[in-house]
Amino acid sequence: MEPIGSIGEGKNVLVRSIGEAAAQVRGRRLQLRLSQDGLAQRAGVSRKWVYEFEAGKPHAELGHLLRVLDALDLQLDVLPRSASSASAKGAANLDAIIERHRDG
Amino acid sequence: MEPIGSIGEGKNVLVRSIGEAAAQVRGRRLQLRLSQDGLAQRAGVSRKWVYEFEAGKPHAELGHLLRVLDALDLQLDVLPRSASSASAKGAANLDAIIERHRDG
DNA sequence: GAAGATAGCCACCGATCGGTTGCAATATAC
DNA sequence: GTATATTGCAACCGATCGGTGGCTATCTTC
Repeated sequence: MEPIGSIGEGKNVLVRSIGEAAAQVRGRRLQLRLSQDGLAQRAGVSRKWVYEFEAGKPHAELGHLLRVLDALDLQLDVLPRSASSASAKGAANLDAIIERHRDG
Repeated sequence: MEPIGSIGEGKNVLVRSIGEAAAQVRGRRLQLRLSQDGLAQRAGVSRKWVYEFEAGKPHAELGHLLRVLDALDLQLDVLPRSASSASAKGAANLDAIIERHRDG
């Protein structure tokens, strides 16, 4: 019944928006039984940052997020859309489409 | 033998630092034959942001990165560290360690 | 009920982000 | 040679990020 998905099982979780990243951070933090302050100290950011990020503040600095994720033993992946786990047929297709569009 | 990894093949690429994310963005943009300006317009950010991000500016707003990745048909994943493709034994272990630390 | 930990939230304020504008260098095409 | 597209970079400047400190409410524990 998890709305976005729980990290603990080792599944990778798509992050479309900051709110989803925030949910991942909060869920993982609680899972690890860390307080906002504890996480903040681990990550080298302020408690305010953790609180505001989890609260869904629309703007956040990428560097801070990376540090927080690191403190939560999480990592970030960049991958082609519509190529969740298998091959990147979709992305390859898109490339071709765009290229054709540009060339004529 | 790719130092960071090319996106085109459909592989997910770990992003440890902003610089690595920057490399992904730039590589993908060139792959799609987009100019900085074109990408900026697609993503709704300024060309300056694209240029500075690709140049490795240490601070960047997460929301902008998400929009740019979207414009590049890329997505972001959050997943447990040291659990790249298999189960999350490492993360589960960390959980236990932390829990023991806190309880005892 | 007192003490401690946690979380939400506020004001203050320096640092800096990000958009805009402009310009020079380079490459390509005409 | 001229025109166009692209990129790196600078200055200006309003917006806001993020840290610090503090306050309150809640919960647990003794």
